[in-house]
Amino acid sequence: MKLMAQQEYGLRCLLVLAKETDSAFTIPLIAKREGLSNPYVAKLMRTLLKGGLVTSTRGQGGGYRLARRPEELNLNLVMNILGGRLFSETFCKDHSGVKRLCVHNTDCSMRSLWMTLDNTVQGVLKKLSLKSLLCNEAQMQAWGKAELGRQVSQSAPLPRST
Amino acid sequence: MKLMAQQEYGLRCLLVLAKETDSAFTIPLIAKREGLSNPYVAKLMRTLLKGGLVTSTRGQGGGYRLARRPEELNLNLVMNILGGRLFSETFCKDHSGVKRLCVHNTDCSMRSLWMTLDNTVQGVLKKLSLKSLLCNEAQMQAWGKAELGRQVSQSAPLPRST
DNA sequence: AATAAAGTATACTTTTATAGTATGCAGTTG
DNA sequence: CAACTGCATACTATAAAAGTATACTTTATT
Repeated sequence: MKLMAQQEYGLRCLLVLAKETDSAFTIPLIAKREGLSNPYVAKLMRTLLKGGLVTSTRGQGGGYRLARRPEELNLNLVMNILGGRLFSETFCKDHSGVKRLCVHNTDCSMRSLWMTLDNTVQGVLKKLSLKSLLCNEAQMQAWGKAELGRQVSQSAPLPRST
Repeated sequence: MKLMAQQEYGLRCLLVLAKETDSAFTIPLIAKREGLSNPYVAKLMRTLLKGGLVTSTRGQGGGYRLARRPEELNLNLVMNILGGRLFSETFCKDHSGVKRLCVHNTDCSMRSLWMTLDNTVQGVLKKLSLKSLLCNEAQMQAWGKAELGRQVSQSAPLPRST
């Protein structure tokens, strides 16, 4: 349960583009700005291209641009393309232990828990766009605190134990 | 950004103990119930023991028990012991690319984003205990929906872009 | 046309974290 | 002492991720 390097670096590459939507950015330029190697940026950009987040033009004067305006690129979408979900559809199948089928297959409170966690993360990300990240750390932090503050202010009643 | 096998399996072992706090459970018994191998359960239980979540007694009639009552064992604590955080303290150091120091070291809106995500997950987990999971899937799902419903009902104002 | 600047595509290698196993030791109880 | 239990350590394998290498295609410019 850790963020992946691709999520961090991929998002950073996108932010380079978001900061200056008028120009196209070449691979070496992005690599320079973010302190990454050219081949690695090339790989990341291909992932972003396939995901439809950026467009590319070849040849002299070419490079990458955002496929849409920064405020139209939702962070939930971005993160899903870069790093997948906390809880995937194949999770239960992949965690059946030595059995073919998980012993809790038919009724599993943990499955609901994982889905809730996943949904919660997605919920936060859905509220933000690339544009949201074009601010300084203090501003983003303030938003996070306000967001979290709201969340703990009241609680849903606990699930009824059996 | 995926749940780890240890989180799934470790929590399941804990739930075995939580369902019947009067008896001690041996490794083979837990393994049988959850469809896991004995050595693997042994490893998991050692992690849980070191984390102070369970107690053990050796010899005939021995086995594992919860260190506290199910309602006193917070899921945030459990998950931290089993699988660590989404965003760790060494994250920025570990993602500096080809540089020694990340180019955004001094001011990074993404760092705040990751911390917010991490805090959000922890916030949900803090509201739950092992006892909370002693229910069926539908009940847990209902809780998750109520919880999420609250969260999306209103939003903090967006961070001010620069 | 020729050249150079760009991205494209695929496959490969390396690294690291995780998962899971094996083996022998040490308490406890009867 | 014998049987049952967990303890400790080290090891191996696997898989996923990270990152690299190489050769190719397209476009613009001259």
